[in-house]
Amino acid sequence: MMPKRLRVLDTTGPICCATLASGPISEADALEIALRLKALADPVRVRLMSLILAETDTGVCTCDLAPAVGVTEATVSHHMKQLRDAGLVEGTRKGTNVFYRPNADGLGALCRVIDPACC
Amino acid sequence: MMPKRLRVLDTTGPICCATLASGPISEADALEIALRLKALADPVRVRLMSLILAETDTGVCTCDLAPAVGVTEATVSHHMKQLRDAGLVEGTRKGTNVFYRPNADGLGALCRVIDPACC
DNA sequence: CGTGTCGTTCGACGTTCGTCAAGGTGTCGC
DNA sequence: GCGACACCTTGACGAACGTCGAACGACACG
Repeated sequence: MMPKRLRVLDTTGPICCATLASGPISEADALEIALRLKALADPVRVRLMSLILAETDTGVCTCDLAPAVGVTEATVSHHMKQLRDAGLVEGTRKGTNVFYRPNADGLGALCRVIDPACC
Repeated sequence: MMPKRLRVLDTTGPICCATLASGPISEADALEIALRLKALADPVRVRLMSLILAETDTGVCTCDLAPAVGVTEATVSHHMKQLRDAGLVEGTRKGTNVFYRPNADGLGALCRVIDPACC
């Protein structure tokens, strides 16, 4: 259901920016871009992302995120799955805890696709 | 219901980028950012945006957009309202037609808020 | 092994969203 | 004024979403 790879956003080279601004895009590409945007288009997920971006070195676990945003751990886990599927964060297990870290490439790629004034 | 002004995104000065990456953000700011992102987090709206970005000089009217993306004019109008409320496009009436043009500031601001590698 | 903790998945609920057909508003030309 | 046209609004419907409690799986420690 959720594509693992995104051609548009996986590119690390020539395509780069202006993907949106450089003429009409295909229906499939639009869907993939929308999926990545939708992953971040929720107040709770925006806050989760900001919390994770603030602790890039140690990482943040679910049990810390839940009280910080005021929702259940189950709900946090649900949101983290979406952010993970979109390639915006990465989670690594250490013991019983799972520590989440931001994926700078994912955020940067999203931004490059959107920004008309990039390159 | 939909706030007209967004403090985070309206700033044209010092705050600039790294809004997401520079520590935890407030619940209200997260909501406003999410609203802007949600405005673009739809395949049809992404395609509409790319079509509008491709014709910045002349502008594009609803009657041209509808067949281009394969939905009803009513649906296009519904989507354009969301893009307009989010400050991503501007519509000006000329005769019976309404020509839509991109609002570069809106897109740029959104990008600046998201991108952790901006400044 | 058994217990406890952390995390995810499942089922269910209410809400929001995208879409269209139908009707309404505004504008132009005759 | 009166059609004709472009656009917007409304109402309705199905699909997707966010949230929670509960059940399940993974892991550490006695």
